[in-house]
Amino acid sequence: MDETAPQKGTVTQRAMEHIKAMIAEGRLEPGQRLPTERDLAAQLGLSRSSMREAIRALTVLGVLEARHGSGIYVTQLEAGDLLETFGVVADLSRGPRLVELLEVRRILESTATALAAARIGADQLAEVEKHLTAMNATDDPEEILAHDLAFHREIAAAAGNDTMAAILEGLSSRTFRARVWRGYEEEGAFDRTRREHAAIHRALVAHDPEAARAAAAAHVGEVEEWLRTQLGA
Amino acid sequence: MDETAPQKGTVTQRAMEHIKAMIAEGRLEPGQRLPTERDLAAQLGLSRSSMREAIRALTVLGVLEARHGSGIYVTQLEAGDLLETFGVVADLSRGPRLVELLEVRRILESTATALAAARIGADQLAEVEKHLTAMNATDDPEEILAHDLAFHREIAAAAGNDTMAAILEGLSSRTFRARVWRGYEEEGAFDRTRREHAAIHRALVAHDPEAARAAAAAHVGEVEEWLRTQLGA
DNA sequence: AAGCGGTAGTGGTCCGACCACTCTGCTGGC
DNA sequence: GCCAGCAGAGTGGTCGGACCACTACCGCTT
Repeated sequence: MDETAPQKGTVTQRAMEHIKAMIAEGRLEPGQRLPTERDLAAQLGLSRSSMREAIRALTVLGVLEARHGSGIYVTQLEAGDLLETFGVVADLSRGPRLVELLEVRRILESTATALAAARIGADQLAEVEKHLTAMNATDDPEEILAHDLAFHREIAAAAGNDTMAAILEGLSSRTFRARVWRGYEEEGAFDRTRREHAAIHRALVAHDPEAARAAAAAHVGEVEEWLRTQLGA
Repeated sequence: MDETAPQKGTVTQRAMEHIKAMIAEGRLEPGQRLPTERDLAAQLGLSRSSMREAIRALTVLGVLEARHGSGIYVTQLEAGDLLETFGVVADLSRGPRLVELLEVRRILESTATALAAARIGADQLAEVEKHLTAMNATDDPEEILAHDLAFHREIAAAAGNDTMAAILEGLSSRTFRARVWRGYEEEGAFDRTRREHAAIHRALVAHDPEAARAAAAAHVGEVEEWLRTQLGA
């Protein structure tokens, strides 16, 4: 029998696996409060320093949430919580991988938009329109970008798949778009973007999934192609 | 002027942002070695403990790699490195979100298989066939699962989009599949799985993207539907 | 009963020490 | 001259303790 653990990897990694296992097995429920760092460290037989590293790591992964002065809690483990780190990928990617990311986004966004066309209700449609008009009413690039993001976010939410929406959120992270679109929009692509957004909106109003899919794919594909040529030059 | 940093968030978070920024700005190249923990802590004006938490967090995210006794290095920042954490999402998801994950996988896998049908070469096709025959030649569930994973992994690789392949890898993580497929395969779905894999293979041989897309979508969709009914019961 | 202040307890930070491992360069024998 | 082996310095990994910043709760005052 092994009284002591099998000594695989660092103690911090073992602690992370232990906590993850407790959650996976249902011994820790979403929202539940964990024992204190000091108690946890004592239970697993390691120092508070190492335990803190494990907790910090799980915090950035969106599994745990630490509240200063209160305690450590399991997050709701919703798609948004766990997929927040997806944005890091987008932020640190350069060159060819940006095209790959846009390709993934084109596939998911077109499908999400098609689903949204079939399912979207009046309330959500009103929200989409709000951002569409606000986007067309200003010339401030920052504001345009914000409404552009919200426009697609509303559509993704209307698709009814939170996981997909969270992934798309990461693929459209603010810094990512700012980096890619800066050059794109400078080439006078504002008008084209407006036309494409209008086409997507029309398809949503008509509840026409195929038209929505095509419009969204073309919308992302335009940027994708532009970026491809930029890199090839 | 601010001689000291603007004091936003914890010092550990600031350290993480600092290192990420250094990589994003190109001051740190993939594969490059970082200063020692002690030096980094001194440079950013914080303790080694806090710096270690930041490093550990970035290590978990796949951005850094710590080699005991040698130093800390920036990873190659490839899709596989950064998207490894995607598996955590799959491992900790339950109930309705499993269906959502399968839906995302169906969309990406069908597209990846379609791309593979158009692009796959003789060598990769041989690899796919190897796993297909090996999968049909045994009754050991563990071995079947391993070849099943490799089968789809080869196809994803042949699609030519490393980012998409890395995401699919996370969505097909061993524990995820083991959890879902255990029940599915127990209902005598082995034969159906074999037929579906054969259909995918035929489409690849024929270099028929649309047939490949349909076959892959049906393949994942079968499991998706089964899981949906399981949850509804 | 409501407001308020104090206090115990929590996570956040820092320090210093030691351990385990890697790499390098020197030493010794062949 | 060359190579195996050893020893040292340097690195990340772990530990224990101390103190700070903040939160929550309890009891006191009004």
